[in-house]
Amino acid sequence: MRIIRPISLFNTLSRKIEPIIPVTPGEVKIYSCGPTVYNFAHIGNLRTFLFQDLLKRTLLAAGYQVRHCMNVTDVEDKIIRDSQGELPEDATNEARHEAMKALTDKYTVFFLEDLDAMRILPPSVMPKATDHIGPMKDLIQSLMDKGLAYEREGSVYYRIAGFPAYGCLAHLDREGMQSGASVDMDEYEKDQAQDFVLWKAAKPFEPTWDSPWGPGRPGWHIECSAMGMEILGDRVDIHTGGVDLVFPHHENEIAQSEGALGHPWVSTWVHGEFLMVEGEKMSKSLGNFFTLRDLVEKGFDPVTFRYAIQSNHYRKLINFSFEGLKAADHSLKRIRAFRRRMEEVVPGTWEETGESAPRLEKARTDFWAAMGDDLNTPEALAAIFTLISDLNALDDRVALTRKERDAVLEFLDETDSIFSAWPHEAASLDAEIEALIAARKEARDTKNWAESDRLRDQLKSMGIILEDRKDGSVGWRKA
RNA sequence: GGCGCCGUAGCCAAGUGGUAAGGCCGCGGACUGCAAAUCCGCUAUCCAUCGGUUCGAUUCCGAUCGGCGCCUCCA
Repeated sequence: MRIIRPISLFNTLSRKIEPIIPVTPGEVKIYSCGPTVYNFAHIGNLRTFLFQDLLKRTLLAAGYQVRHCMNVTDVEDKIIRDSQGELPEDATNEARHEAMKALTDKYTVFFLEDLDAMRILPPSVMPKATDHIGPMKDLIQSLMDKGLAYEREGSVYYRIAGFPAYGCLAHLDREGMQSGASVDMDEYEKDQAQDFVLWKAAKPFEPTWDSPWGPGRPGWHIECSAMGMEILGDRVDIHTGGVDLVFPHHENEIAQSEGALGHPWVSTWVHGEFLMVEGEKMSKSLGNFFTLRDLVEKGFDPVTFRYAIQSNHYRKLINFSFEGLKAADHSLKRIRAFRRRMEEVVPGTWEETGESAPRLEKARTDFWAAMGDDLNTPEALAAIFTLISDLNALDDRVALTRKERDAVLEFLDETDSIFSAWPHEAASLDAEIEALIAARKEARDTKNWAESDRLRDQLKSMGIILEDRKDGSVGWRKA
């Protein structure tokens, strides 16, 4: 029988940590707000996707099946702004759609490359908004039929007043919203300033779709409700996104979906915190952002970035720094070195001391208690590091047996299925390097230190670092 | 104005009503032909400040100071 470990998460709706109890036992349905593909994602954006991957991998490792839907927003104000500039004023609607698609296809590819580089598992389904305009129009129509939406001059708006629960996610009341700083007063045709747009009437020089309300395009919020319900159904277990989406995006999704369904749609809303730079929110307008490519240019592995992010709790603000990345790199090396030590072939056989098993069991228990408690990664990692210290010291005193090492490796694999940062590394080298290592060993055996050091330096310049061991054997690793 | 979050060693960071996990850096040591790498050991009488509750508070309550977020662009 498959073991399913309990996982609890902080639910923005209740502001409490609650156990995840999927509607379909054993299978968790997750909807994640994905990227708007008009530019490279910056590492602040990527933190959110890393958090979603952490959640998904934790559920998988805990024994659940996961059906994960992440949308790609490929029609939106900034996309239109950046894609239509080259077109003549009299361009056809078809040409405008093509220009928009060219831009979004390009950045979708870059986005997928980023996910891959950070070892983020691909979503089960990745719907593009422009492929689901039909269901969006249907949902809007259904809301109009229920009196929750109204048409004005070719646009359709959601009637907040008709949905009493509005504000439940962001914990805002109507009065709080009214004193908000930036209600768009240009939208004079709306019944209430807070009513939000479901369908935007066509404006000049924009790509449009036909609709019962005339040509136009969907509002931003409707795509997630429509695609989420179409792909995952009427009951979704977990919906994720960055904290900034709590209001208005997710609040509006609730109004749309639950307004149409007449019952709760999402059980648990989970939000990841921001990445800061020098104490300020990372954003394109401030110019204080980095892309994953920037980090790679500075010599950092995307997986190091992954680890740096995941070694902090997902609901805590992180102040990004290259010093922090370097520290992450060093602590990652410690885990990887331990893994190599456990993988080493140990000659001979001897009795087990029986001391490693209880430590390993404690580490596993502590690890899962931490992960199950709202993905407490700092504490989960502490369990791993404690095990590493304990077993290194134990192995120094009395060498662990093959069986003990294998049990430890199983735990490292289990935890790596979540963190994806300390995998087994295949020990294969090309013949030239093998020959250099052999030549250097021979020089060393004959105490030809000058030649030995020269070969060692040569290998180093080729990215291979040698490790001389106590028993006279020579190990290596990539720089 | 409304709704929230945060302040723990040089840096990052977890945590609990009963007396401070873990990582990085640093220092000392082991190993080594020398290195590198690795390993071992050490490193907060104290958890922003001031009060209160309590047998006991870093942990609960209140106030103060400081930092931050959201209140219809936003991961």
